Amino acid sequence: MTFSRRPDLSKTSSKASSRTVSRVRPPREALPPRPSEGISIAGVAEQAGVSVATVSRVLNGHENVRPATRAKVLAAVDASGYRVNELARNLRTAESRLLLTMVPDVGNPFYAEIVRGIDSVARQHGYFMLLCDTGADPGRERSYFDLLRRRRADGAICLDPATIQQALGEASGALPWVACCEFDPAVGVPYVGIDNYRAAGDAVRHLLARGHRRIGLINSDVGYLYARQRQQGYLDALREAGITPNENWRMNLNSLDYEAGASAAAVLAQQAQAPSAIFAVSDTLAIGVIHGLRSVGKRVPDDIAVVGFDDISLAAQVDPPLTTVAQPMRELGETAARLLLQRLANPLANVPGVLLPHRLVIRGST
Amino acid sequence: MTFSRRPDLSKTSSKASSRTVSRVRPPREALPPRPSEGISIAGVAEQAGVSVATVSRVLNGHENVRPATRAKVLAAVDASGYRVNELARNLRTAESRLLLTMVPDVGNPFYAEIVRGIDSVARQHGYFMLLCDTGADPGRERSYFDLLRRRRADGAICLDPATIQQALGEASGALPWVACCEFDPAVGVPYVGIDNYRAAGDAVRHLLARGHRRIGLINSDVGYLYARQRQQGYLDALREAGITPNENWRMNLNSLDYEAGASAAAVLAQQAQAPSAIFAVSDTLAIGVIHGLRSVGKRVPDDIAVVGFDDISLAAQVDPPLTTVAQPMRELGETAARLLLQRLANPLANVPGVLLPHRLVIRGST
DNA sequence: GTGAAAGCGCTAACAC
DNA sequence: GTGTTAGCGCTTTCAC
Repeated sequence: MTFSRRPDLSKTSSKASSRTVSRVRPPREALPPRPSEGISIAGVAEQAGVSVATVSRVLNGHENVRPATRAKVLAAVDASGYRVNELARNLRTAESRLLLTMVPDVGNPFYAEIVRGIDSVARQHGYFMLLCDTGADPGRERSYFDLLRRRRADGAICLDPATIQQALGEASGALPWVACCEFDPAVGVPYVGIDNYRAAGDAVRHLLARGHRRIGLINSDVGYLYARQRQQGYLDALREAGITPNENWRMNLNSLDYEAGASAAAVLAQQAQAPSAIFAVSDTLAIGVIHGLRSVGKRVPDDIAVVGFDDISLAAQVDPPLTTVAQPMRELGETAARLLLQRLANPLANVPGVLLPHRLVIRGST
Repeated sequence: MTFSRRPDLSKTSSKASSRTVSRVRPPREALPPRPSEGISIAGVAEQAGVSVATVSRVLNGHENVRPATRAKVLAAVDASGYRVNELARNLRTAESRLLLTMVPDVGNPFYAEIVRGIDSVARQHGYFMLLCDTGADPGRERSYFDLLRRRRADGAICLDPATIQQALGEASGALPWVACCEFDPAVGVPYVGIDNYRAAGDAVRHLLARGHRRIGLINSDVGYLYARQRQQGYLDALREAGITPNENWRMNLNSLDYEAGASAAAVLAQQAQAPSAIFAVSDTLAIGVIHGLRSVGKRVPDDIAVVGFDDISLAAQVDPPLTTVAQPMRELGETAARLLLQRLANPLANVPGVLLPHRLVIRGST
């Protein structure tokens, strides 16, 4: 196999098994003497007066079982309240039927709809989706990919830029995962997302059309590809309009929280020569921006116009309603899930990268 | 065992295996010929020149292994890139080390912080948390509890009122789960939450102290205990102040979405005799209410004051900032996780119900 | 159409 | 300290 040559960091950790989760199991506190609760397939077989093989066939919907036999088995199943032990089944079939979805922050509403899209497709195909909040913590990110290596999940969909960057660096290319929203086309990992460059350009061109020439950018960390792409879209759109971008109107944040947007906006607006419009690369940021502007006495859009990105459901509810670049969130999730399923079904086929269309939604904030 | 006597509904479903997920496995589409990829513990043992038992001991951090031997094993592990197959381990130990968390809607920010609390405690104890969005869909709710019955998870924390109601009805009392936020003290399921009756009373008393006497209530479905408790708190607080509650100022919604709050508020505000204050039982609703009021030309708080419930991070960001009843979200999650872990460690001990303190946060909306 | 038996990869007695 | 071995509960040849 082609997994990482350097399975984990435990060698370098001093304390015995404090951080070595990926190789040495954490000591379990007083293992309960779990009585082998529940009936097994053998019990059902006995009750039904057939062999375990027959029970298994019925359970798995095989055709070659006489109806009368099938009925006997089903009756025994109902009578005993038997539930298949999937741990055993999965060991035997070497699949867990679990899909991981890694997001940097479940609290960011942008991810909720994407997650729903993934979940619905997964469910349709007999998989459960396991949602993981990486919290942008490298340790957690790593541990989730380890879930894959240790066969607790069959595949993963990653929405966390930080995780993706890291994952691309390591030899995780052989792992069954796909990237969603954040990705690098140059690497061989299947992905789905939007054209961030064009989308950002569209936002800026909208502002230009409204007569703005002093346009600020509140971006996230340019370590992320989407941040670089949106920034480039912003810069190029300005230059195409004959405007030289002003460095003082550009900020890079390491958070997408409302608060981060609010304080950044306050800084931007209180400069001597303040921008007349602000493009924030996320709706959460933009909503914070509106709040921040108001807190320093600026009116939106009269004093300063604001454009966001994502079109979360909240965007239409704030005051003023937010102009924003809509991403097809549900479709992004659905597509990501389908790509992953495709890759799982055929590990060799090279799954394509997919770009979905975005849309500018004009509301009251511009 | 004492699971449900009526394991599932498959008997009553007409189509062969369409809805019989809980007993008959969905047909898998073209099972990939998974080559037994990866090295097993036997391979490591061979490479290290020891027995599988020794490898297992090293992997599980047992003490009785000579340092030299341990080093040999660790070297073989690193060289081979071996990862333990948890499917096998879990089958053997009869535990999955997975905890389920069921929420009705991952998009509702109220749950995000609770989920983080759960996750952090779970993680500290060597468990992974699996987040499930029930979407208030009975089929999905049921399928998640089935995950427990089928041993794919060791325990569950349920935040979905609808699921809890249903779960209490069925004979799922023997399953290892706890209720969080929504619960019924009368039933024997461990729970953690707040005193909804007092909290709602506090909100209303705050409005009364501000001089309001026409106070409306935007509630969710009274099928939920928390909704009934908050309603009762609202009613009693009014009566204690000598006010006869006006039925026209009370609405019950079957959604907590922003939109639902917005349209309800519009209805309430446009009555002949409109309330001068509105208490909404969730911040998402309250934020929608503010938007809805504005859309019909009402100013907050000048024309109508608004109080929410939960204190999600967004509450401080909207305009005007929302007065609300803060729930200790992180602690709710942490406590729920601890209760579950406790129950898992000792299935017989009767785990208590826990009530955590709430707090009224006064901001600009009142 | 049904049963017997092998074995998935691991842990934990039990020997030595 | 270390090795041998018996399962955990299931699916799946291979016989019959």
